[in-house]
Amino acid sequence: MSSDSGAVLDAMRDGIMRGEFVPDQRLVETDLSERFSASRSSVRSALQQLANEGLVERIQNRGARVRAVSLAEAIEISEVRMVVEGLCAAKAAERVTPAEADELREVGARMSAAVASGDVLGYSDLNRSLHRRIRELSGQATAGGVLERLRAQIVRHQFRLAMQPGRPAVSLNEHLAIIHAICSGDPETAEQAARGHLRSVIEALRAYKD
Amino acid sequence: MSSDSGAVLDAMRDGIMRGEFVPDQRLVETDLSERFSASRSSVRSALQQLANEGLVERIQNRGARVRAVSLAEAIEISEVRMVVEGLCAAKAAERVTPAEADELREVGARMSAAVASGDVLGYSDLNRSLHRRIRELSGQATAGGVLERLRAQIVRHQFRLAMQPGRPAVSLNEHLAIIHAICSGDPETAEQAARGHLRSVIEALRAYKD
DNA sequence: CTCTCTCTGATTGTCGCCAATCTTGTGCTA
DNA sequence: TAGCACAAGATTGGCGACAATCAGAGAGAG
Repeated sequence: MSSDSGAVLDAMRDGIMRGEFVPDQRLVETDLSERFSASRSSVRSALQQLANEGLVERIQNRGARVRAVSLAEAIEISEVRMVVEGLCAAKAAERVTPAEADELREVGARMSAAVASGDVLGYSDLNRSLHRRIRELSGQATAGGVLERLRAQIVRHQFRLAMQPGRPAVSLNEHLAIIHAICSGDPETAEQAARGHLRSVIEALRAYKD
Repeated sequence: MSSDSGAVLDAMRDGIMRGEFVPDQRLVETDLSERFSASRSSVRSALQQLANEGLVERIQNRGARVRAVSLAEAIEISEVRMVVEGLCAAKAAERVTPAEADELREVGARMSAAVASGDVLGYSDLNRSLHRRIRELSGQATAGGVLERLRAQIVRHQFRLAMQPGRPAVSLNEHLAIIHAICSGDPETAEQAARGHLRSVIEALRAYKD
């Protein structure tokens, strides 16, 4: 299935998200085609796709560079996430089955354990899992797509945030509140919990103007 | 400035949104390149962009076709619009200046006049203007981009909806409520008004299962 | 008569080349 | 010394040709 251009696309996206390509770094098509041993058109196609995903910036006849997401933009993005994740949480609360509720509670328990044992990386992974699972449970493909795109743009900021001391403890309670509301089948409360969580993220982002 | 590929892109997007290309219609690259007298790579690039905008669907080695947005998908999209437009309305209420408020009220007056005189097309245009202006006033570029993309996908449904008898009268009041809340500088009410309007749109969409 | 296999026509994916455009460094002039 | 015109290098944009892949028709076996 995976054509070559698809492989180049994935490799480049991964490289950007993992930080191998620094923000504002120029992405010269020839260099990339050599680096990934693919043709320049494949690279070109991948660059266009990445531009649409908001990971790179392209200017006419001037090439592409890794998009640097400013703190202000990260806040904007988080605001949109706030309302869309709120929607997903509400819909998830409406549709959740008992089995799925147990699964969510299980994730919550593991998150608590991770925070208790100071496993920041594990907590970060669980965090991502939880948000993804809620998106899936919501059955809202459109919202899911929007959130996926937005998340990719702010992985760097998210990571920095997760590393801030004391942050996991705060976010854990918010996550548990979301889980509880969804498992209770209460859309209103679930939406408010999700929004509250993202509001807290925004506050934390505003906090560090380093 | 406008390169050829950009021209092809705009022409194709316009063609799809204007209905010259029917939903599910196959879009063969060779045909398109001949029709727009452009090279196949330009067409190819445009197709990729349109796929990212959600207007066409592409399958590996199987070509592109105009994406048919089902009623269910239109409802999903409207749900996302509901929360994001709510965000924009709230932020617009926070930032609006007196001059801009007057401008909004002016649009409201023209909408009332259009409905009173049965000018459905004019009302539809004003509707679009209003939503766009609110997006601009919100200063939320991210939300604006999301909404722009979503709107393009459901122009057809929006148009059908606007044509439904009695619909403009209902939506007019909702629009006036949004305008009033924003001009009052009341974010909470503005968000609720915007959400109420979109909720009404969703209801109307659900109504016709023809 | 139906199922499967193969072959063919149509269409997309990839490649290398050339033209168009931008950036940068250089030299001339006031 | 500052400013401007110009040329050279680097990089992107566009094009045609070739290879890879898929859908469908048709032949053959059961």
